[in-house]
Amino acid sequence: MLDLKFIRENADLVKEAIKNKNEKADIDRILELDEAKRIAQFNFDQKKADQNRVSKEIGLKKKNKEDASDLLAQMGNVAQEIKDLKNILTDAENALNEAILWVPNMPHPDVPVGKSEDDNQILREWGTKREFTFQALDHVEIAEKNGLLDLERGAKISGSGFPIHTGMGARLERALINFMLDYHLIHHGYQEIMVPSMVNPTAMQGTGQLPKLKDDMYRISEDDMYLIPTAEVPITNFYAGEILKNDDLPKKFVGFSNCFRREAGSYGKDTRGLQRLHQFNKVEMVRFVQPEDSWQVLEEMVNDAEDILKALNLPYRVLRLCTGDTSFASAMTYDLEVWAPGANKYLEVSSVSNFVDFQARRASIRFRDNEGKVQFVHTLNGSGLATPRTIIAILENYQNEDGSFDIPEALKHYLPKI
RNA sequence: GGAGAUGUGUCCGAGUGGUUUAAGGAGCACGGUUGGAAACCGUGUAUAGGUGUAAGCUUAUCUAGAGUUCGAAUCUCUACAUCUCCGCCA
Repeated sequence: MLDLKFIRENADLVKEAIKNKNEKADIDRILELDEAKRIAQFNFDQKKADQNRVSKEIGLKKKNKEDASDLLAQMGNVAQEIKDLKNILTDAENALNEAILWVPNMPHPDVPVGKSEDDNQILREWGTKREFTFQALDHVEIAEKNGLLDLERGAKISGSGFPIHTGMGARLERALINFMLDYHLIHHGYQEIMVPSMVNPTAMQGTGQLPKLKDDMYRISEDDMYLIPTAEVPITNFYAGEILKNDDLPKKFVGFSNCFRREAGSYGKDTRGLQRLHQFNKVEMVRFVQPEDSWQVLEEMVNDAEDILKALNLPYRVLRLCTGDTSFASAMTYDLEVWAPGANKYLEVSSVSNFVDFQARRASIRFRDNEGKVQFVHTLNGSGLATPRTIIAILENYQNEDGSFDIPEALKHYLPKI
């Protein structure tokens, strides 16, 4: 979330950011709630200070065996008054806290203003798109010929969007996950972490999924828990509510998890094969850094994600998302899109974002700097990578005329001959 | 799932209703001492809100929430977490 003081002093800037991000938060209402809360706070504080003072006197008199009945009588209604003022204050706080949770992060000035994905900036492209001497198949056809997927039985057991990987398909999925994790550990110096797939509402609020994305997530109502849409949630919340030492930073974690998304509102879009799923696998990088380092680290993380595609020799491009496409909590996001010749389009396989102090404020992740001052950390995360579309790209780019496909050199070690 | 115990600051730990404004210790930081260090001595050592140019004043927070009371770390209730035992189980 944003600093209330910042909102107070820069209301117009914040309003513009909300508009550019296609969000709807009402800043004027927040300013009113803020004002009301401060008045309520003042009233409560004053009455409570009175009470504390007189109570102390009563204590003193009783200790000295003096009569305190006049003071006690004087305090007759104060307790009830304080209770009422406290209720007013609590209501004001709750209203303000609830409202501010809907305010998105400010986009960085370098983020292009734009409405939709059409306004995203293409920054660079890597690799050469393969020229096919035959009709390139799409991944569903290749998977079918090689027995890699059983989407029908997945739909039977769970529903559409819950794929079953069979035989070499399952091995390839597992190999890819291990390859990506190892690559980040060995070449990029991350620390591996394995986290729960279900989290409580506080964690979801900490990273910014709640309240806005409530309908996009699977909720276990009996236990009031959510299935994670990304490992970002449990990993970033690892330090929630803590004050880290300066020496603890920076932290770099990489973890694999299942990801669960209801994809509400996108039914019928990109439904073929593995393009858009309710459950998929993803390797996620998360960093906790000092504020002055976060923009450089963002570039580093994009490179970390790119290295995976380079190692797999898959053509891709890098986009900087425009304001309208940049997510609620992010200040700047780069997307990596891999080339899928069978589908004849680019597919998003990674999203790398700098949240600056937005998540750190929500989740209260702070550190004590060199001067002993407590500051919010900056958090960043990026996919490194999501497996389904990477699998699509591998199958389509490495396919042969007879319908078989080759294994990328980098994965061979992970797929011993059986 | 059942029974019991426990939850205090960075850590250990005292605190069963009122100068607790959380003792004491350790750690850490700074200063003194020293050729340098250890030991020793001194000082400091939470977070958030309100107010103020500032010093300061003030409010909240002893796992969380609710209650009793003029007054709660302390009493009551609920939730959560940890530990022990029993049951079940990969």
